[in-house]
Amino acid sequence: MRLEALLQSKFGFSAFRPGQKEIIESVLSGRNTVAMLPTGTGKSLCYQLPGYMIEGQVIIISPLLSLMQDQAEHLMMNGEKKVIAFNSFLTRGEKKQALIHLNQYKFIFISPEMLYYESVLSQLKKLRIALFVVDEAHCISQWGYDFRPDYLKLGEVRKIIGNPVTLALTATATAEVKADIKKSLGILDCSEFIYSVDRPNIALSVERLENFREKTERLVELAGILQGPGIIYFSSKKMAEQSAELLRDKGAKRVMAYHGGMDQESRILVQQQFIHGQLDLICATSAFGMGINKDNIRYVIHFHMPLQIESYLQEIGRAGRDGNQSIAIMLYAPGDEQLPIQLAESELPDKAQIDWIKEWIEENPNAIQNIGPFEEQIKQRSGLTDVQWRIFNDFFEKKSKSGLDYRRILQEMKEYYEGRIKLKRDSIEEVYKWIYKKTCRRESILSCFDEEKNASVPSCCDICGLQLENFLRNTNSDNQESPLYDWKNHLEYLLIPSE
DNA sequence: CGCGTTGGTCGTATGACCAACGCGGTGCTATACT
Repeated sequence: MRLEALLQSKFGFSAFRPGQKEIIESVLSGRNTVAMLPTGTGKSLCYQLPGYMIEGQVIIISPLLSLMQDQAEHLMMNGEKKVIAFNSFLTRGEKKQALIHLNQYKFIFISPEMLYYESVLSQLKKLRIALFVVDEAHCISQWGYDFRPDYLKLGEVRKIIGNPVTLALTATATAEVKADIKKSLGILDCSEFIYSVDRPNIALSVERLENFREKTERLVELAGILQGPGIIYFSSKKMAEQSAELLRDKGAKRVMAYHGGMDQESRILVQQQFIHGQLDLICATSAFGMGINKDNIRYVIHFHMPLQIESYLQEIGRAGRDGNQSIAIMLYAPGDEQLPIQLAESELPDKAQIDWIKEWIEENPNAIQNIGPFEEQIKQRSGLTDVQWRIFNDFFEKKSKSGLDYRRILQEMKEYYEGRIKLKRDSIEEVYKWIYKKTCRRESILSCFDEEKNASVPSCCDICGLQLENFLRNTNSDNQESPLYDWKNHLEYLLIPSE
């Protein structure tokens, strides 16, 4: 009862949503906890409420600045003053001040990168930490190995600051990812609260087409007839932009692109316009999604295949949060799997680059002690991208500390990368096989999460039978709000060869 | 890897053909400079 009373007085809710209470009780009893809750709201309550019941600070590790800002703001709107998003939006002076007065805050949002700074760690060590929260914890597994290595250091950080009670929150994690989370955080012995990842109101469909052109034509067609709002996912920024333009050319007025190459301001603008119903359609890369709280998205189309089933689930999971019928359509043409393979492989330094670095070290033996200052030189001459360099440097530094010979390190590195690439190829193949599956698509996705389809789903998937008509825009309504484009003229457009 | 784009060839008007080339995602931070 005490929990319910606090829920009412602090947050104004009269009842918990499924899962929340169990998770909160687990955390309050001092157990490390992994919680996998369906997408949508409700996860943040799992750390906010305990925060008010335990003495000390709540540290929340967040993957995105925008998420941090959002959540901090949200808490402040709710009357909480002792909140800080400790990130690069603060000036140097503000950071310094905040560090000195860290113990005056209740909720501290921070990125894995910032967390690892010595100045931050030494201050954190002095605190009495009530709860260590890892939000979107699948990032550990999904980003830690070859994109944001600081994600893999969370366990080390946790140890340094005295093994505080830890709560890992995510919406999608396979058994492997879950194991990864527990292992890297060092919480092998923990409580688990796992809820189904199934979203019965999202119909699943794969359309196999002959080639790129056919896919594009089908995309234009679908965007013209489907009930919006919708998201179309691409694995190329250029394609996302070109397609948004193409759809506008075909008459769709309220379409915008969204990708990581855009400046922060336009990204926020597009996102806000979409959330507030001023746009019907977003042509996006995987940059679009986390933190998007819009409950009436009716369809998600994939023009390119994602690199993992989980990413797919995350991306389509943005549809139908209101519980109404929605659809996810994957467009596939033979050869499409090459793009994700290429993306996965280009992420890590290749053998030739590692060999190049080996030669460079032979010519510059003094650099081994501290290779960091040579970053620009090495990057420029070996052709390593920023991400590749960081992954390389992280591995090199870690192994150097343990006193390994550089030749041995580079050899181990090659082997390690080879293993990573194999894993990535395997997960791409899983998506590929799923596309060619002849059995229920929901069933096979769920099986990746060790789940079974236990109820019959009315509009399940293209294999079980699906009426696309159920997802079309109501053409009778002369709704001036969203005249996406003139569907009747559409076929004629398609007959005109593109310029 | 395989797609689309680009630009050259042919040989005299337009477009068919082909080889060469480029492209391909996700975010944090600091520092020095304007």
